Parts: sequence; C-alpha cells; structure tokens
Amino acid sequence: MMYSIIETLKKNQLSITDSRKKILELFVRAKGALAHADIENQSGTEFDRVTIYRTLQTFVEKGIIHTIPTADNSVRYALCKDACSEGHHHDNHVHFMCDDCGTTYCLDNITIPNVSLPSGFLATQTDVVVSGKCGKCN
Amino acid sequence: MMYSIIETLKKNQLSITDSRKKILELFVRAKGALAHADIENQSGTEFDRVTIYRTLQTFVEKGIIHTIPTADNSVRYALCKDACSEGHHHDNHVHFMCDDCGTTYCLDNITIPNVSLPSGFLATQTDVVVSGKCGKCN
DNA sequence: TACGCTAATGCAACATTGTTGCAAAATATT
DNA sequence: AATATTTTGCAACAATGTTGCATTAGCGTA
Repeated sequence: MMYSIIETLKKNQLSITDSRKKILELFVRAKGALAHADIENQSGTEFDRVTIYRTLQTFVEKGIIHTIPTADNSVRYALCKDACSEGHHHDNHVHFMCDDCGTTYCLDNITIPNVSLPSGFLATQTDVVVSGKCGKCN
Repeated sequence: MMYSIIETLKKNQLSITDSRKKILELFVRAKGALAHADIENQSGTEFDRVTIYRTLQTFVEKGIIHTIPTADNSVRYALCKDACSEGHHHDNHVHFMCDDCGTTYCLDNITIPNVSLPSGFLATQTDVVVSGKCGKCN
C-alpha cells in the first residue's frame, strides 16, 4: 500500500511546506509512534521547536495523526488509518508500549473490547494501553 | 468503611508529617482522581511544590495511590484499594474521565476485559480509559 | 512568470511542569 | 532529652509547551 505525502496534505487542504513534508515522512517511515522529542532529534536543527509543535497540532486536528495515551503520561503520536477524517478519529485499536525498547505500536487488528459502564455513564471514547514486552524484546 | 490516614502511613513505614497527612486526606475526601495542580490549589501555599511532587512519588512507590493514564496525557492520581501493596499495584479497574466536569472516576467494579495480543507480545499491564459523560453530567 | 494575498515559519519571550543538591527543620529512636 | 535519620523548603536548573509578531514561503490569479 502506498502512502503519498503530498496527496495527504492536499486532501486536507494544507499547503505543502518543507516542515510538513519532512515531519509527515518521519511518521510514514516510523513503524511505531513518535514523541515530540523523537521528531526534534530526527529532523536535526532544520526546524524550529515551535514549528514542530504547530505542525503536530495541525496534523492531529486534520486527522492525519492521533495522540496515544501512555502509561507514563508522555505524549506520543502515530499515523491514522485512512478512515480518520477531520475532527473524527476512528482509532479504536489497542496501543502497546514495550517496557524494554520503548517502542509504541498501534495494534490495528485488535479491536477494543466492549466495556459495560454503570448506568448513567455514556462513553464516547475508549482507550486501551497495554504495556509489556513486544515481539522483538520477548 | 473507615480509612485511617495515620494507620496507612504507619503501615507503609512512613514518618507522620504534616504534608503527608494533609495530602493523603485530600485523596480520602476526593471522590475522583487528583492532579498535581489540584493538590497545589487545595493545600494553598502551605507546602512547597517540591514537597508535593516528592510526597506523591512516595505514595505511588508505597502503593498508597496510583497514577491514571488519561486521554489528554495529564497526570492524575487516585487512592488504591487495600489490595495494593508496595511495588505491586492491583488497580486493574477501568478509569472514566468525564468530558464535561473533568472528574476522573475509578470504576472499581468493572474489571478490564481480556485483550488478545499478537504472538510474541507479552502484557504486564493493561490500562483502560473511557471518556464521555458521567452520571451527573448526562 | 511575476504579482499580491494568505498562511506558515522563526525568533524571542514567557509560562508551566518537573528535577536535583543542600542546608535547615521536623520526626523518630535511644 | 539528646542524637540520628528523614523530610522539608529553597534555589537553581532542565524540559516542555505557549503566544505575539515580523519575516518568509506557498498559492491563486492575472
């Protein structure tokens, strides 16, 4: 399956800039999720810290990437599947964080089990974060 | 059911200090989870910021409170049930965060459903965070 | 292709959050 | 009550995130 960076940006009515191209490319290449710091390191001094913040924010708003709640409360981002559209994320998959190598995976094939809530409670979003050892480290 | 603050501290071999008593009391009284900022506000200028950080850290280590991973990646803490012992938390319950009032609940009665992982993956901890509207706001 | 308009970037300054070392104070031990 | 041990508060620092504004780059149009 192909992922066209330019196409993705155009589809979301974003102007094609160096930083957006480069940062989106990092996500396409990365197997796991990226933290802000990862991006800052991998892009060198090419972009300002502020630009990275704003780019990530824009991508999240447009549904290009989504944030991942982690057990250690660090912020991480990962590419959304095509099904995600602006303002409406469909990332109902399980996230896995390896205690050893720190890699965060989106387990796209594993859907979130249904959680029955007390009466009166209404769920709009369910996040499941599993931590442990991944395939490589086990 | 009674919760003795002094007893809890003694049981965990912690010396009884003003800050520990006061902060633990906040947790006992609070129905939901507390963020660092909540504690800082509710305790006024009584304690130093650093003391609060260190106290929370100590409580987590001793298994008196546990952290809650939230969808917005803010750090929150809540009291552990008696079953929690030092270094080993048994907080395998679902956490619920209300989008309206912001209250975070520990749904102690709802256990975490089993998640089947890809082969090679080994889970040590599973966190489930549901967000939506709670009983009061619905 | 050049022009002007709009949007994005970089910079500076600032706010918030969290960490560390060390002297002073409070707690525990005898 | 005296001493040993812990905990606290302060100061300084590091990391993370935000905002305003001038400059620059991308885009549509002629």
